[in-house]
Amino acid sequence: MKEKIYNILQKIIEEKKYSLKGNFSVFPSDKKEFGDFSTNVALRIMIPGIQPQTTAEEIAKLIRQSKDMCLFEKIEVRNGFINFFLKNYQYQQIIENILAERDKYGSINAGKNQKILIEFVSANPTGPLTIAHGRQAAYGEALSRILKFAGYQVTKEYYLNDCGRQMDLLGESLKANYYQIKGENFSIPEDGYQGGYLKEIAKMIPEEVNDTSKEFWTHFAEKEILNGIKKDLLDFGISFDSWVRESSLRENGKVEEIIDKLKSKELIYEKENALWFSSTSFGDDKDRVLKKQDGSYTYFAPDIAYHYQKIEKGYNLLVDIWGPDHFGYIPRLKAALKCFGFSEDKLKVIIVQLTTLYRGKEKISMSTRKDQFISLRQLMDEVGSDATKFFYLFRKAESHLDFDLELAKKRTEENPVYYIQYAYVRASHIIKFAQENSLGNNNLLDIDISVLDKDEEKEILKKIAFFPEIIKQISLNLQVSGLAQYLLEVSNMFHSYYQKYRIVTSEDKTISHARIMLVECILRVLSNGLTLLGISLPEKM
RNA sequence: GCGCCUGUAGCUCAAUUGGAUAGAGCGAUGGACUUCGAAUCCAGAGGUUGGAGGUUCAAUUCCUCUCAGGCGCGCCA
Repeated sequence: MKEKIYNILQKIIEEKKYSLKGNFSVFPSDKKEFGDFSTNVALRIMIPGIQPQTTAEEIAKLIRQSKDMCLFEKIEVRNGFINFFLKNYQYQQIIENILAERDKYGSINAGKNQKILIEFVSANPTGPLTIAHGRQAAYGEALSRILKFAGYQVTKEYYLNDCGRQMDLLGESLKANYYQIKGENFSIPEDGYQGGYLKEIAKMIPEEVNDTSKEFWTHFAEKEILNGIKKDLLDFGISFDSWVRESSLRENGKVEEIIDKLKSKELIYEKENALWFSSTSFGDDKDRVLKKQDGSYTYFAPDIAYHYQKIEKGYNLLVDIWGPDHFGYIPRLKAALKCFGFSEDKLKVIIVQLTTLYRGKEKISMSTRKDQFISLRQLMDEVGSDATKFFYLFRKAESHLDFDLELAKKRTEENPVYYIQYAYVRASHIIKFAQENSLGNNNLLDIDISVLDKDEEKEILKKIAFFPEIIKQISLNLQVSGLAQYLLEVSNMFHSYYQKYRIVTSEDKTISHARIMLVECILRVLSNGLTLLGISLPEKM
């Protein structure tokens, strides 16, 4: 419908040879006295000496005289905006669409089957997942589902940094824990990992250790921690299509390959016994070391190879979801892609801001290396997966999130997620009740939608018709929070409507049938939306 | 010092990406269950959008300056 109106206006602009300043838009009206759709065309047309209001009147007049007018009840002009009021039968169309598309309702083909790779979490296997990872996980999973729904081919990937100094420290820390348990005087390295989880892992090591190589300790710790991470993700409802190990890139020569490629482009030089990449030529603030003085690679070197490989695999868009501590890393990675001739838009980095936990007023400061932290596991156990995810997703990714544990625990029943789930449960029970009273399961063709003439009913129909538009917006701006906000609004409208009007009644079957259809549509939007967010659909509460 | 994020109702956050009278929840006040689930609903209260300029028909949104908080600025990852 939006497109139809847009085309009608476009045609008029061409005929009248109006010159536009920027683009005009057609959007659903935010108030009912503004009709169903509004446009700002007149405000964008520049005619010296003529008020936008006059231009708007003229355009409105042209449409009123055309055959397109059959779509509209009326067209009004206010403040330079042109407001379109649709005829009733458009509502019928909305209901037919939703009931026909079922669990596909809302899906669109914005992606045209393009391939997107979303890399997220990618936590180092040096400790349990933190609440920061949890937010990234919830975000990445929801974004993946939404983009899939928007017509993209999506792959979810976890990049595992299983090499480097941090892994060495992990091994040494485990070794120290092991010998401490045996009563020997062995201290954990200064920058080592102090977490109690290493003590637990140390206890799992068999009595006699024959292999005391550095690799033994590292591998043992990594394996156990990774198992824990996988279990946390599974229980949180997050899954990955693919896992890529940093070590595999090193072993199969991908890192050397990429350095050779850079060398042939003359973007590599040697200074102070190290190899440098001239990333400044591509917008970075300083050049970066790829190979250190001691001959080992920095984190950056294999990461270039990794991202290069992603593009080689044919992905049209790479999305990386990172914590804010990696912010400064963006320019250098983009520089690397640019130097190979790829557009920097090929990579979109979403920075998911930190979550700060509070217990009441008290801020909980956390560090993986010290034993001071609340893990994602603890958070899930305390607050529940659904509520945790919703808290994470309800606000924009780039906003800092204050998560008060006491509050989240104490007021679980007042949490927005339960509000939405309750709307879902309530709607599904109404449908069930209707069926038990032989009022459900009607043939759509027998339903007279025009009896849905209450303002609330029209507003709800407009709202749920907007669902595909929400998906489209998110596919463009990658702001998952928009869906959570939207579902809350739908729930709110439904709860009010329910309170005001009786839905299942044997007094007037025509009205009852139509309202049951409406509730089924609401139910469909809620269930599709919650599923996209990774939140469960309870039978009862 | 440089870069980025944030600043909106007492608190936590929105605002269709430049649109019409800036909206929700929590908290506080008053009200609504003999009927489809009251984990709900209804009503009014609450604002100089941190501050000052600028761009234009229109600024919470864009630009400049400024104040406050957070994060980053490794041959760590």
